[in-house]
Parts: sequence; structure tokens; C-alpha cells
Amino acid sequence: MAVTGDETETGGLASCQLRNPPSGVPQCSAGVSAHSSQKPVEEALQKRELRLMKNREAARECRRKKKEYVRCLEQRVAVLENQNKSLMEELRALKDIYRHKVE
DNA sequence: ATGTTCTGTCGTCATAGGCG
DNA sequence: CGCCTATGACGACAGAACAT
Repeated sequence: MAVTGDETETGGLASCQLRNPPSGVPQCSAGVSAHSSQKPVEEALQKRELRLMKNREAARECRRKKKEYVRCLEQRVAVLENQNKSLMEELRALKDIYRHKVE
């Protein structure tokens, strides 16, 4: 993938995180009066903004799910480790009993 | 106290995969 | 095929931990 380099939309967004107000409205109506020819541009901007917002949310949700998944796995590991531990103990005890019987 | 490294979080981009 | 969502990868940033 590699970071775009040629990202032209709004000039190198990939790296402007906090320079742009996070979330929110295009905030760029400043100085641009509403010409009718401006409409498609505004529409495109709005579309982009909506897409970014949705993806932002999706990324949050995705991370939340991933964390939850990892948490579950860790929990499972803990349970299995305990299980393994007690099975080993049981095995040791049984071996012990067996040894005494043979002797 | 200040500089440096580590770690976690966020927003964005690119893209795979599903759906109509 | 075009649209949409989920997710991996990346860079920016902030705060914690550590070294001096």
C-alpha cells in the first residue's frame, strides 16, 4: 500500500489529523460565496465528509471489536492454563498411585 | 528539569469482499 | 458493476517511562 504521496484531495490529508478539526463540518465556506457552479463541489465535499465520518466510526467499532476479541482469547488462555495445570496434577497423582501398587 | 524512547490511540487511506 | 462496510497499514500525536 504505502502512503499515497499523491493524495490530492484537500491536499495531503493523510497526515493532517489535528490540523483539521476532527469531525465536523467542512468549515470551509469562508470566503467562497455560493455560486451555482459551486454546488457540485460542495456536494462532493459533503459526500467526502460523510464518508470520512462513517469510516471514522467504522474504525472505532473495528478496534473495539478487536480489543474484545483479544480479551476473550486471553481469558481463554487463562482457563486452558488452569485446566492444564490441574490435569497435570491429576496425572502426577495417578502415576503415584500406580507406582505404589506396582511396588 | 529536560531530552529521548516506548506505547497507545486516533483519523485516514487503500483495498478486499459482500450485496443489490 | 458500483456502492458500502470492515479491516490492515500508516503517520501524527500525547502521555508515560526512562536516562542524563
